[in-house]
Amino acid sequence: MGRSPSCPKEGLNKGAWTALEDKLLASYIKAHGEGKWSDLSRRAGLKRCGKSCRLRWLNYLRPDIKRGNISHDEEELIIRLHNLLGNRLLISLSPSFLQWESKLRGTEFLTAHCVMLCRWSLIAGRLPGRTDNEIKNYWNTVLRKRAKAQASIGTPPSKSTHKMLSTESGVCEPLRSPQATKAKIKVILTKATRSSSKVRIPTQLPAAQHTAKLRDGQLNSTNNNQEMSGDIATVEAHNGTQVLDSLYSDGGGSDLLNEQLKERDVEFEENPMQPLAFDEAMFKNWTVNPCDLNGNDAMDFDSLAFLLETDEHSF
DNA sequence: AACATTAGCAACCGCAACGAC
DNA sequence: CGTCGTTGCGGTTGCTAATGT
Repeated sequence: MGRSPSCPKEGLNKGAWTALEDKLLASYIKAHGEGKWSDLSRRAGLKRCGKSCRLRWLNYLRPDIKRGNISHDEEELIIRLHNLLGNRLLISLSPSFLQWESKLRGTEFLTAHCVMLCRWSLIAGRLPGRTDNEIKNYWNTVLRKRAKAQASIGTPPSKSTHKMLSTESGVCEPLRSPQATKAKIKVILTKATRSSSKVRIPTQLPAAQHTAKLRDGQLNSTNNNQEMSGDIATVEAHNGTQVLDSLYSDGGGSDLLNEQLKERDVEFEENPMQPLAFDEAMFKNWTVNPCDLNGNDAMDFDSLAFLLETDEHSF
């Protein structure tokens, strides 16, 4: 069974839009407005799937689209916003959970669960006339390259560049703070998730046999959400997005986070290899208050505005 | 001038959230 | 409450123009 595809493969045009198609779409939307895209494409006489029409309108045909060179101011804003919202969103999980997962992984000391989530749409929203696609392309072609080039020169990392950048391998190699260098750190990138930024935490420990399999390496446990059985707790983050800067950054307000984490994780960090008893209290702490988002770990956008103001954002 | 390589960008794809029924 | 269609998002692909050899 399964849902019928929203964009049937047959009978529809694909690829570059023609001037005629553009005209048809633009004039139809001008007359009737946006929305109901699949229906719209049919009524406009376009042999395009609704998604394609929507994309074409939003990224190209919309009258308020500003096309052409990204100005210096815009570029600076993109960099700042990417620093704030970009590729290295870290969700801090309960230390209990992290200890438990670290234990499963053997010697690895897992200090944070990293969720790849770059909010191109949010960034674009701050740049009138620019689309998320345009910002994304600009970042991927121009700015990322520039950042890479600067990194290869070997310039000492500034406060802002001394933050985690995603690597080609897909594994975040967080730059380490003095606290973090004590033990091997591996931060796992999960698949990008959508903007609602609900953090999903398993509320039950895996079954015993499952745990054993994980320990024996029979299961790849990089994504605990999918592979652990049990209910899922959902935590809605502030303002739709829970933003924590790199836990290992030395810059600006991240020190604040480091302090908080150091305080919470201090026992474990001092002796990361010690046997970890996942006792009832830890389990309770984890399940009842998985991320402590309302507590000290949480930072809202007001707090992060501070980061933007203090960050040197030199790429 | 011809071919190869690179860069930039439009469009596609898959997934997840949301809302109507 | 579950199903299904719609919408929105971000990563990826592939085409084309520009540049290099």
